[in-house]
Amino acid sequence: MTVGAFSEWRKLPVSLSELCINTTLRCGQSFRWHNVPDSDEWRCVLHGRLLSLKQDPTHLYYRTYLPSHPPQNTISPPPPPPKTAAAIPPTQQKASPPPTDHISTPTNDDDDPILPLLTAYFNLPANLTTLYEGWSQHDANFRRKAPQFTGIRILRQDAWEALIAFICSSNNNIARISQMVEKLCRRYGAFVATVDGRAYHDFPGPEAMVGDADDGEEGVDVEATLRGLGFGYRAKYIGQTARIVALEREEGWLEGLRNPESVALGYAGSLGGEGGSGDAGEWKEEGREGYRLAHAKLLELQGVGPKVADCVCLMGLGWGEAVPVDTHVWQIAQRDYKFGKGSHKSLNKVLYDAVGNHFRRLWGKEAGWAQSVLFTANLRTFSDRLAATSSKVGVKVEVKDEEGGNDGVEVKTEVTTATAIPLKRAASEDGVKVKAEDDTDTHAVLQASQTTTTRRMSKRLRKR
DNA sequence: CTTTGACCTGGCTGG
DNA sequence: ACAGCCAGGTCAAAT
Repeated sequence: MTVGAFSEWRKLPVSLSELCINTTLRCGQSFRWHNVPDSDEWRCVLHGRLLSLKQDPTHLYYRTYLPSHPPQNTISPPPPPPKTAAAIPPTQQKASPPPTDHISTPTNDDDDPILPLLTAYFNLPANLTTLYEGWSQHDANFRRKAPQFTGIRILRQDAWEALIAFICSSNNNIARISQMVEKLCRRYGAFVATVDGRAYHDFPGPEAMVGDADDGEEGVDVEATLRGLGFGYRAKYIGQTARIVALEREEGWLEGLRNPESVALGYAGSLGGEGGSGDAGEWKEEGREGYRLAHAKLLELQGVGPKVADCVCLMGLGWGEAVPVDTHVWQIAQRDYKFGKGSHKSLNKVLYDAVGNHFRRLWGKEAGWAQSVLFTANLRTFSDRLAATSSKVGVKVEVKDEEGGNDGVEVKTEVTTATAIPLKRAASEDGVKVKAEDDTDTHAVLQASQTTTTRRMSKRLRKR
């Protein structure tokens, strides 16, 4: 078996407050990035290339995998042998950035096609620090939470990939969504490379998921195949949506719904802007025309409701004002922004729009970006950062009792162990990264922000 | 129109 | 260890 090799690392100056990949890549935007075990390296196939990323406080490091032979465009190769030899020398696998003499800074973009790709994917021209400042200025709740969740950017993902991934996300958890997307790529996506015993595939286009009724081969029915892969009822939605997009819509239909200020590749965005190439329309509280139109068109697809449509608008089509209102954002709206106190308790269409409008009014044109910060803060996987903070300051956390029966009764709970437990467990589970010394608080918080382990937390600590 | 259920599956949680 | 709950919703039928 022939193997390729990674290019040398290149680096790009980026601070952790402008981009934190360890948060951004696992906060439920993309479900495809793979954290190489026992390292801080992340890998994913983007536009047919296997990319590898890591980061330190001053730079983003990146490299690409170069196969020894051009990748075949065949579908679903035989599964790789369980333990293929590592394609890179083990000495290169450690966590911290490699020695400086192996890193080059690209001098011109011509010999480095990856840089523009990353610039677009991470929306790098947008100045996140400035955006955070703006949101903090207008919103005390954001100001309180954001310091523990810096560097969270909206990714500019492929719109089709975002569409399928978020159809998978309905009534589902992030761990399983990631598994499903991986299975989808393995079954329908082009094989790119096998590295360290793991096969990497590109995300398949809609035409690859249409199925072929003509040849009587078994497994050609997309819905049946996906059900076999554990997709549940989403299998039908994906099959139908792929068929609609591939057969009933003209070529480039989905891309055509994109924010014209956010061109597909090569950045021309308004966000930090070297001047947009198109006019995205007049700003309104309910969002610009183009966004409303894109949202409406997406709703015509199967398995796409308002929330999924907003995810695609925000992360796949460059509409920064799209605010997906899911259970988390609804919780946030109720808990921190006084929504749902009156007669209505459930999230209907009117309330869905009202929540979005409220956040657009509060946060402005990139409300969806701000939403993702608070959304992340509300995820179980990350909530210990808030627990650590509150106990550090020595506050008592008020917990509203949501269990049945005693409506309106507030139970006050003192959190006494927040700092000790989560961070100590981080140390033991990660082994390498965190030493259980008497870290200063800021040090501890930084490490918490860098750990990749998912920890469990008592229900008591979770609520807030 | 708004309001309910049903819907697949497996990770996560608590007793 | 092991049920039962729940997870970044959506659809369709019924009220």
